Amino acid sequence: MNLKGTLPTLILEALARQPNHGYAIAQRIKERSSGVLDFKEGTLYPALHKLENEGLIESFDEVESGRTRRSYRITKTGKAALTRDRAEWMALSQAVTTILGEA
Amino acid sequence: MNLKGTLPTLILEALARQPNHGYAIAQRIKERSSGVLDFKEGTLYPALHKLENEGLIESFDEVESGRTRRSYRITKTGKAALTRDRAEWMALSQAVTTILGEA
DNA sequence: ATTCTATGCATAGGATTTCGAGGTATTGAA
DNA sequence: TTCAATACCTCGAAATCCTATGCATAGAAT
Repeated sequence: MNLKGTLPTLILEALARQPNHGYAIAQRIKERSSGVLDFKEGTLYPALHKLENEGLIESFDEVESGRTRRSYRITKTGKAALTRDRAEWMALSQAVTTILGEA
Repeated sequence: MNLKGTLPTLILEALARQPNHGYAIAQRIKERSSGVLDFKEGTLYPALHKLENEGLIESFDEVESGRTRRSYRITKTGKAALTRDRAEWMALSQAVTTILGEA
């Protein structure tokens, strides 16, 4: 399903809870939405790179069970962006829901 | 400000209420969302043409106060699409709101 | 031992949506 | 008669997302 531009916000939200690596972030979002939010890897990784480029998240290498994985944590700037994006989502989704929901 | 991908559904919803012309549809969406949703003309007209191409809406010329305007009405197929799109939106927005809303 | 599945990261090419900017024309009020 | 609002349209660029593809490792199944 199309995410309507919410992926960066969802990633920031996930990383605000705890630092994590890409694959796990995607799994988490899918699980927490009961499978409704399900985007592909070709969407995820470019989104992560863009957020890092913008300084909203930062990466570090983490070794777990012999494997090195690229993990991310949210930055101070990212936290501020999350707050803004969350408010924006609430306003926009409310507006659309109100219009579509009117009998 | 806008949520990508919601415009076709909003147009279908507007035309399900009553046939109308493009400019008025855009005004209506803006008004009913208290200005939150504001689609530009460069977005609106191509979207209308696409919906017509797909057979979800159909156009007819209407004359009012000496001016000829291109008006649209929703088709049977369009009504079915609206029902589907509405349900899909509800599921998506619910999922995102739940995730972003969890303290 | 080997094969399969899940994990994990990444890029390339294309489709779709939106915006900004520009163009044309009519109506009614200042 | 000039100007704002209405009304329609197209083009180019940017952003988002998908499909497809590639690479590599870990653990389970055969």
